[in-house]
Amino acid sequence: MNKNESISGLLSAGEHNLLHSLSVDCVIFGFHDGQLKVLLLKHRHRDLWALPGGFIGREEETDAAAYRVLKERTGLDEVFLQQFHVFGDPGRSNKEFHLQDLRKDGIDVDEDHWLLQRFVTIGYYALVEFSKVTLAPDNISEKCVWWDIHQVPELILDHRTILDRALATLRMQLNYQPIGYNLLPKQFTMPDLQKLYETILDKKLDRRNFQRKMLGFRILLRSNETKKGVAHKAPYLYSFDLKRYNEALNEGLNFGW
Amino acid sequence: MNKNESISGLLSAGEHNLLHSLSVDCVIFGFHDGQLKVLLLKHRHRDLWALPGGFIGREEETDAAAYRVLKERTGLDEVFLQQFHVFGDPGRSNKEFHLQDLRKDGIDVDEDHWLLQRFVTIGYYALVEFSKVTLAPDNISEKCVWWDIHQVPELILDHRTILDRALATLRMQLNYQPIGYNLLPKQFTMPDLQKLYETILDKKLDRRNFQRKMLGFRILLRSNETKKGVAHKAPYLYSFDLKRYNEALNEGLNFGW
DNA sequence: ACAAAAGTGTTACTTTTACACCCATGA
DNA sequence: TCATGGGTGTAAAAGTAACACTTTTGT
Repeated sequence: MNKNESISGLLSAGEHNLLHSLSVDCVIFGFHDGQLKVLLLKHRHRDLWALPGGFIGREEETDAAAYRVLKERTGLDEVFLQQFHVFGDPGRSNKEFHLQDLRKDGIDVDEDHWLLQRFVTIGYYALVEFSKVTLAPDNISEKCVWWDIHQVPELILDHRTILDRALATLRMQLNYQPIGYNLLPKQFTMPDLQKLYETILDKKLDRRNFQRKMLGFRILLRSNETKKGVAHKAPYLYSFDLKRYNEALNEGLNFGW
Repeated sequence: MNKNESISGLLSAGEHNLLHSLSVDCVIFGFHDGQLKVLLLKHRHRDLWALPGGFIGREEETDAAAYRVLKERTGLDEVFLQQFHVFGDPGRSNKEFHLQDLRKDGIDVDEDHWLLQRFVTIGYYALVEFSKVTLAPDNISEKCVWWDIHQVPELILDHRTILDRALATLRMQLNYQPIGYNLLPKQFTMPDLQKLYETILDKKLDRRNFQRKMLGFRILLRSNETKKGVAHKAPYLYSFDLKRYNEALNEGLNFGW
């Protein structure tokens, strides 16, 4: 199926199969080479990029729609995925913008077609293990690429706002939730974990204090093995104690009152 | 306009003027008599209660819709109001439930009427100053009443879940945001503020430590006046330093990393 | 043997907790 | 004058921050 067939199919099938005026957009974070990355789709006509997003089936749970999008782009399920904000400004979608694109596709639609109406979108953010991801663009995009969070190109519509808010939420959650499972491989070293935190927070942390604090959460299991083949003292390998990790996810880490 | 005219009007006007499949529900908290209260509407036919909610205009911002609901029920604007979660389970609304109600109203609608379709709802929670509120039920409800959070009656659909989640969010936010402006009168005493925290958290706090911590946030202004007419030592009156209060709202209070 | 990076420990400082005494007011 | 509740202080405990030395490994 080529792009135009996909779009035409969506336009007609969506009339009855999809919720109108509500969509999901996913900010998918990965971690690689000491960089926090985000997954973006190249627009088919414009020199602009977009967050992976999608529509919601008439009888589909909103979370399920977000999982579906995530799975389609990355091949992954069972990842951390959480809604973080609804973007409900009526000006956020832009009828003219979509009309131009459709004209370039050679598709003619009515001014009041459902696709052109105002859409409220639910923002989700996901944390995924970079090495496990198999990228796949959606039907209407040119390609699907990881971008360093510091080098994000120009995005369509309000996607930049959505991305910024996701990042702010992620940084916030670091304060009271454990992070790392789903972003790191099964086994990792303490410096790996620290780098992840430093990357998300964009801030250097003290190695020794970081270790103590992390171990204090009691969500880590230290293996007897060490990382091999490094030109200096080999760090221990850790994994998450999933039972405790999930407890910490539910109960929070640093509660104040 | 009586209830039936209201409902009929909604049914037809909503066809074009409202977003379908998306609504807002508001958990409106107030504080009075040392109790945390929530505003509920009595169902017109059933021995059940509901959160104040509403539909979203075709070109209305979602936040504006929530503000509108809040204003209509309480007479207030300029209050703290924040979205906290989207409830997107397709099973959350119940076609049969609404159909029964409409039959009792003597209104006949088609099975596929927009009002009967699945609705995703955005949960908002508000903090309001109890004494300033003028209660007004909506067009389709019998009455509008404050309920102690510990005595909440049975609610329709998934409104209990929404309420619980709002309360959990509020408790969470106490950890990193100042709370009190919008829930307390302009001037209040330290014991008043403490009682508010204790009520929200459902937990006793140490008087002296509470005071020190609160003052440490530097969001309070102490007046030279004291509360009059109390049968013991008169407590000082405080007000919020709005500039600092708002800074604290934006930046957070207890940041961890 | 050396450079690079990891492991570990100690001390000062800050924050939190627990607790006690004095003071002002209306009854 | 006394009971009630509010203002304030202090010492111990816990947690955080800053910092240094030793260990391991590949080159």
